[in-house]
Amino acid sequence: MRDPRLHCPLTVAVKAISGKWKLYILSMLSDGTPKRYTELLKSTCENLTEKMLTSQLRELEKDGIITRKVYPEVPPRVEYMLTASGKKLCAIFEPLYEWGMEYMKNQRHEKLPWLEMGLRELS
Amino acid sequence: MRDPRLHCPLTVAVKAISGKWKLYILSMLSDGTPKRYTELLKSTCENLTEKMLTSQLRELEKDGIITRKVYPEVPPRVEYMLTASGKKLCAIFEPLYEWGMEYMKNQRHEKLPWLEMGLRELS
DNA sequence: TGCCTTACTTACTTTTTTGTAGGTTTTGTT
DNA sequence: AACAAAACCTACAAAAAAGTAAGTAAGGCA
Repeated sequence: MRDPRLHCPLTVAVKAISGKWKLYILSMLSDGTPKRYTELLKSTCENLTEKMLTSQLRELEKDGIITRKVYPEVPPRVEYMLTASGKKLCAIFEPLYEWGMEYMKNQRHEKLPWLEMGLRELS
Repeated sequence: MRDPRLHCPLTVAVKAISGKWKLYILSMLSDGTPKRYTELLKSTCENLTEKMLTSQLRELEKDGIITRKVYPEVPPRVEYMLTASGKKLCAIFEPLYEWGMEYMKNQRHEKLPWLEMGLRELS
């Protein structure tokens, strides 16, 4: 028997967005204006490496979520932007984002370090 | 600087559902009736191991998505069901599922083995 | 000629996630 | 006394994802 998850649209959708940097990339592109490689690379305070950026971009492209446009110049210029499918995807994020807000509110209670916990118990 | 993704509700939400068996578990529980451990373990044709089932259940529980109820019997009986938060989450899956359907339609074209590809080109 | 820029590769290591194959507990039944 | 059933747990191994540190191409400019 084959893996039914390969045929589940939901699983497939979740997989398409669950690379470590994909949501970041999508958030950068979601304003509609195309972004260059270096622009994506540098717009985060975190350690997004070239290897990771490239691999995540490739996967998003293969999945039809973003497009890659190469300008024949030297030094090269490459711009990335959302496809129609990618835009639809981003629109869907809204309710998930809302759920995440609630989630974070609730999780907070369990994750406090012991000092804060103690102080809270006093009030 | 701290990792902003830890503070992004969307990232956090996606993380909460991206374990290998979580969507399967949620789909099993989404009809509202509680499910036992073995029931979850056996309702798939795939190789869901006890270790994996347990770890995924624990994570979903920790994330407030499901509840775990132990009945003090021998042999033990443990039932899992969705929390209110889990139900909300499942409701959100609808549009993602729809997107996944579209995605699969489009991906098909790129993933066909060469034989089918060739045949399609003839028509 | 040698250096600069951008957008990448590639080989290798580390970390994280899954898988495998065992063992444990607690009563009831044979 | 031995065995069964359900829901686990544990140590170790394999696989997948991510990180590190280098190298590459191509034309413009000093």
